[in-house]
Amino acid sequence: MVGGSGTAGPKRKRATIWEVARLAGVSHQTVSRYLKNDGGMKPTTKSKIDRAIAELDYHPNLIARSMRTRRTNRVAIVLPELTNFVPIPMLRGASAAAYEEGFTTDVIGLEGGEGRRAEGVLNLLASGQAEGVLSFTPLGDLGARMKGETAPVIVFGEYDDDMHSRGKLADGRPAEDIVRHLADLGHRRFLHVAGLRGWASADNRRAVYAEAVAKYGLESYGIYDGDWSVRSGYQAARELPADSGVTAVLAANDYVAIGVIRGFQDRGIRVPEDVSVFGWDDEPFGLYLRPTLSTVRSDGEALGRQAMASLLAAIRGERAMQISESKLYELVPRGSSGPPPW
Amino acid sequence: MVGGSGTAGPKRKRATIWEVARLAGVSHQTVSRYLKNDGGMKPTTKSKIDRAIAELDYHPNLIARSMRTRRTNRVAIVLPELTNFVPIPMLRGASAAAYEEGFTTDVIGLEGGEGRRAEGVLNLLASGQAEGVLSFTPLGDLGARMKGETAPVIVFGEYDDDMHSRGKLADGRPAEDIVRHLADLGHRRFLHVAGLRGWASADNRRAVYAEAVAKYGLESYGIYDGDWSVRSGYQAARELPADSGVTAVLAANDYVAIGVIRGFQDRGIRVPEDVSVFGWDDEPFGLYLRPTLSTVRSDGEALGRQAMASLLAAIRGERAMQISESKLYELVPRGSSGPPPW
DNA sequence: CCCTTGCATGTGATCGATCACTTTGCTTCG
DNA sequence: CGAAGCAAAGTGATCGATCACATGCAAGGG
Repeated sequence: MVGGSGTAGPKRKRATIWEVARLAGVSHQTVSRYLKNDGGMKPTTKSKIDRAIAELDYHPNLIARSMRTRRTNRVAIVLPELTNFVPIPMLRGASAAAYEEGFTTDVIGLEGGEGRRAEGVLNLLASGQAEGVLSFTPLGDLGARMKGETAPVIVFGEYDDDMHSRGKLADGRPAEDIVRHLADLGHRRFLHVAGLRGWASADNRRAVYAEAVAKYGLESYGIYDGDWSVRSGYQAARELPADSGVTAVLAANDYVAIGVIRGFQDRGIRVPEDVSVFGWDDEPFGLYLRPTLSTVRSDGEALGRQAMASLLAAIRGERAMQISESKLYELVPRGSSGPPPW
Repeated sequence: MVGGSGTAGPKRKRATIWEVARLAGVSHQTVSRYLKNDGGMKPTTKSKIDRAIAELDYHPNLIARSMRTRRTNRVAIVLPELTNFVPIPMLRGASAAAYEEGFTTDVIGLEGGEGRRAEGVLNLLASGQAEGVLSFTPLGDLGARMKGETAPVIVFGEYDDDMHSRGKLADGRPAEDIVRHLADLGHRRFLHVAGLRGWASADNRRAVYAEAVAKYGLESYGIYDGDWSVRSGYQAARELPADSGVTAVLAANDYVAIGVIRGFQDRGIRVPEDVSVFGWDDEPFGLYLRPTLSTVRSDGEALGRQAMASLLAAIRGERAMQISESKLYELVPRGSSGPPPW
């Protein structure tokens, strides 16, 4: 399992700024300036340092730099504990955004319950390792326990005081689009199989769903308290009374939708002929199921980038730029939805 | 989107070891000893320091410590660029194992192609930020470019010189179990839809598949060069000649299997009546598809732990303990496989 | 011709810990 | 009683960078 390890040499000690300076015939401070690219340096000096750095294969010691500057250029990303809910594209977007700004990311919180996770975050901040935290999972009472910390913490999907300006519950918005779309097809009575309570995205979708049903004068049979899992979708479908009158189901994500569809099928209820089902996330397999899965495509990478951008802005004490919301989501109706049976 | 940020106070400066020492009435070195838990300290001294630390809310500055000890207690985990192939349970296992040994993990490489990824890894090592690298994706020519580095790099699924002792191609082994299982049911002619070349796990499964077919005196129609995606499975099934004689397909993973099944279904070929299909990974949705998906359950978390354990051992210059292989995989035949049509 | 001005560069202090070595203080035993 | 022996605690150097400030040197003004 071990791949290549350095086979070379006598454990050459890493060169320091002093050695570069000596070889280039300048002072350490001049080398430091060179590294910071201060501008204002005689070209001859510059090239001497250039050569010395190349010859010694010098790389700045980032630890030492951090120590002096008191900046670590590291942010922590907190992921949820449960297997299936890790939003990889978001993670990738967030990570890339951080990387582009010269930050490295520390992914933590994959272990332990919510309490321990909060503990870990606190430690990370307290020990000065991270300049900020981006969490993709609820942190519980962390807020209350951070009295002393000044580093920003952002929980994905939760909003700051500025929320009005960008639309509250933004990442639940497409729930309204789904409801409207289904209502246009003739559906009147809905069910929502929600994600785990406490998750901003679940709570947002839940809220927007309820809002939308009211807004368009429709009926909601209810909201099933799911947990993002395939199983919870299956159970919701199995437990729905035969006389519920529901003809359209909004599932919290594509996995839940799979469960819902299978649950109906096992009861002899056809999808989409008898009931329409919408998923969320446009997982790549949705196109290959029978029926193909109606869903919401979200630009997870962009969402991740945006979340990280907010965090980095907060770290710098600035305000984050907003990406136009309209580009982030797109309704993708496919085979699992259609007109109601009548 | 911004959650709580510290609302408290005048940006209280973090306490140092000196302040603790002064408050406790001892020297800084004594406090350092306390932190290292050297043993051998008068209980009275200990409790004085205890109190001082609590009062000042002191947390050691890990950067400063790293600088002096020249140990960062950080390892890098390199993830693949493509969306679907991130082995979350492995990531979790690896991360947890690192955490338990006092290491933090730096997740990188989510951006850029293979070249840039290798670049990133090199930077990380060169700047002294990471003590080792665990990659879940091939690193290409990285090995050649690490001439000077002494930090260990482990690529998941690739083996060191010690491979004989634990069974070469270990993580492809279950492919043989699948073949044997299907042969016992009466199948004689197989197809393997492989994962992306270059990936150790894909290559291992490929090799073990070929070996097994030969070993049991069976026939392989061939190996389809897939890329882990649902689509590649679909294409493989669509492109299979009607007279291929294949009655059993081994897919590289569950997603590929979904594609294969749908591909057959779209041609009017029934699964499992006409063709048996096996997936790999036991994704949670497999139980809810029609037909339910035959697959291989692997203990991803344990695999991740083991990989990280190897890395940590390498960092310490030790040899890693091996987990018994038998516990890591389990064949799970379900609805998508059965006897051949005759 | 001297002094100001500004750019390029050098000197020494500093970040917060640990390391290597020294000192203090108490036991113990010949 | 004195010195060895040992545990506990202290002193100063050090890791590798940046920061704050000082200095050298050439150009320009009075």
